[in-house]
Amino acid sequence: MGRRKDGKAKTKLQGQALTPRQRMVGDEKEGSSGDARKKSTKRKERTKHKEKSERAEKDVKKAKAVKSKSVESFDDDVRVHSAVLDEPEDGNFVPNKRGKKRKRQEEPIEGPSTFKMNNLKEEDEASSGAKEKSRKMKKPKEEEGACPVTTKKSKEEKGECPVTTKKKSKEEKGECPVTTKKKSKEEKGECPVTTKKKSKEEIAAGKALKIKKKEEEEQQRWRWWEEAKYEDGVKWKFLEHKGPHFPPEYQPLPDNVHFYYNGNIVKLSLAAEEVALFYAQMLDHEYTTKEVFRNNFFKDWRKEMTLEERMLITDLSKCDFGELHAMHVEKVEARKAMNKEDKLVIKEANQRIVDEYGFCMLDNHRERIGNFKIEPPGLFRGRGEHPKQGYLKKRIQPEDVIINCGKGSRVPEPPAGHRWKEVRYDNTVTWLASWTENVQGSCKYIMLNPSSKLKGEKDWEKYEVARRLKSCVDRIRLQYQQDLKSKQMVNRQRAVALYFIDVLALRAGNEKEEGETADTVGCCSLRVEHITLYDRLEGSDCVVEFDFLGKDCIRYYNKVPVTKRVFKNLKLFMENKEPGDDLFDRLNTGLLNKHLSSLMPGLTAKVFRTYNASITLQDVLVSLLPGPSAEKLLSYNRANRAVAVLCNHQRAPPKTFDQSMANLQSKIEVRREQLTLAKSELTLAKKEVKGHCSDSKLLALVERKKKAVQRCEEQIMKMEVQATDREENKQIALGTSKLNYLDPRISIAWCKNMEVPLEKIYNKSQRDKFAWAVDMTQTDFIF
DNA sequence: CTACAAACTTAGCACTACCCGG
DNA sequence: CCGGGTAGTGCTAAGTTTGTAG
Repeated sequence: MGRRKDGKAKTKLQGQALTPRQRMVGDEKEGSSGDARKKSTKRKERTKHKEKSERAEKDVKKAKAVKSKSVESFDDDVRVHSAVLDEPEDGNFVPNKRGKKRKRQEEPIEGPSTFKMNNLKEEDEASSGAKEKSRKMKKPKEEEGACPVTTKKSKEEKGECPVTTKKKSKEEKGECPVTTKKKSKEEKGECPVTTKKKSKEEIAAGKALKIKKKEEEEQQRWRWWEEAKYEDGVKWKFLEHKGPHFPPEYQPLPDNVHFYYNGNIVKLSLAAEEVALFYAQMLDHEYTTKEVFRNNFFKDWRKEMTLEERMLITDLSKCDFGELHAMHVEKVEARKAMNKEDKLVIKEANQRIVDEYGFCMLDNHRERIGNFKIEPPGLFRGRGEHPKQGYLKKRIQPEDVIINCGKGSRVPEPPAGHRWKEVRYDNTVTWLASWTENVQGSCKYIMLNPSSKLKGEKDWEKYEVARRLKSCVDRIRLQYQQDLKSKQMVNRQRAVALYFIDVLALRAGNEKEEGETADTVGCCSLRVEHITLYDRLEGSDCVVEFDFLGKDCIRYYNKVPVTKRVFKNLKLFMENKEPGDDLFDRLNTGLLNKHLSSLMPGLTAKVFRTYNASITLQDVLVSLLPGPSAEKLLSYNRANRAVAVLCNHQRAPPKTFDQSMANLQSKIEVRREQLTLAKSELTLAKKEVKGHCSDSKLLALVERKKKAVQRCEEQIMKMEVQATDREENKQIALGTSKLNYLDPRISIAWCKNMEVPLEKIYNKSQRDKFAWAVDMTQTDFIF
């Protein structure tokens, strides 16, 4: 099963039908027919290619201004011509099929001479020059003033952390010292039912309790970042947990709910009935209108049927799930309409499950588990045009589950009457349980919550690697600029790919097995059909237009001016290729990452995203500096948004978006009318005053009218700002970058410097996740 | 090596809990 | 007090990278 991605005969990108969301629904129009898509069979109509250029380019504003990185400065002398850069080995340079990579010749050199903004990092890198394998990052700790520490197990006593000033942080993070009145607002989290009637004492007591709780929590917190790290691959020394929580068994339909086939009631077997219900529950969803989904569902459903059922039920369109669907809807309604007590009962029951299964003991500390529940069965919901959508995701039994825990810990009990597939004691991995999922055959894991040490440490390390990149990024950019002129095709392709990854923050782009997943690409897997070159476009030279579906079938659309050298290389790469051919036919992510790690230990393609995201945040925050307090947050959000745009983090506009936007507009309209009214009243009043000289009453009236006008204007202004803000955010998701790409220390330091309470930026779970950063970050932190 | 599998991060969507203005 | 609207959270799919077998 070659997982090659190969010549993709299919051409997806279609014309203007794009929804604003631009989630391209690949039009299935015949395109995919060819399974014979060896790169060799490239006879695709290249017209598609053409089509693309006509595409309306409304979309995403994506300013994405090409960052003015140093790289731009080179300009070429590209003498190129194909002839020159033939690969020695296979003489011709015509794009060969997914080139088997060849020896990537050595390169690293790079004198120590280069130096960058941050030369203090230099040493770091010099030492790394010795390409020692250890990609592990040693200890970020000393690197920036954070705690060098090494107190081995001294968890509880935060008291003596070597780093000065540390204790301060405690109350700082606890609650916002700055705003006093705001307080209750922020922490709705733990706000108990405050019947405003309560006496002052009670309120005060409640507050005190809250504070105490917080302090306690802080006290409990495992300050793992102050501890020494374990030796190489060891992730933990002790691990004990209760195993995963299983979803409830299937409850058969009540007797009064029927499934009909061809108009007749059919009593289904339990297994078939369960699957039928999965489908019935999705009837309101767009999925069930898709051919692929329906077919896949039907195929898998029939597998669950008894022989007779299978004989009888041969046509999905003759199935009537109406009553099942109605029952489901009713249940949902009922749940919504439940009274407070019942809801509370349910809530408590859930809480008990969390208490029992939601935590584990890891090296003497109680840690939250992320997903302690086994995924319930259902129909597979792949994103985009997923070829497997609708397949049955089977119910997982204990017999499918592997448990991982500490030697000498209490091994979790399997549910009564069951056994685990296996129990192992592997402390070089971080998962507590795993199973193989049947639709794609991949592993699923139960792992810890982001606030845990295991996740936090990794996260911290990630940002430290990105910071190391900062210190040698200039050198690396220089390097790939040079490589653009390389004699070897591979190197040129690698250089261009790297340029994209660096400048546009594209993902690496692994190859994918065809037919197994939706047709999406990243940098290395770009195909000719995904870009269009313009010698001149909209006032810029050498513009590349990108249009492809990336992760999660999110469309990436961007027009970017590139350097001449890159442009010429692209032309070269595209020569004699069909739209469905790989743009970088000699390159893959393995090759690319291998090269990167030789440039800097630990460097991989995705580090560029982290680095560019974080550095962008930092830069934008600086550039947006001051402003009144209310606007600080706005600035932060803008900076955050800039990153989200860079990383192409999109979201579907909320379903209610248009509606609520309209509401807002009409509100504005109302205000406008009020404003005109108020204005005319004002002029009227003024006239009166003129008539009767100075009547104090009239003067007061005028004043009042003035105020009214002013108020209206202010409110209109405010709403309009809100409207544009919302509009701008319509398709942009800020959360992903905040959670995964932005070094929290940048934000925390900013908060401290700006005197903005951290709560304004991070909610509770985010503060927990970034506890390490909250604790160690000083105002002078620089990424 | 290459191909595949395992392990772990990153991703958007659905739902729900809660807030706020009318 | 109600309902619209949104932030928070859970869920799990979809990526990347590393590890390993052949």
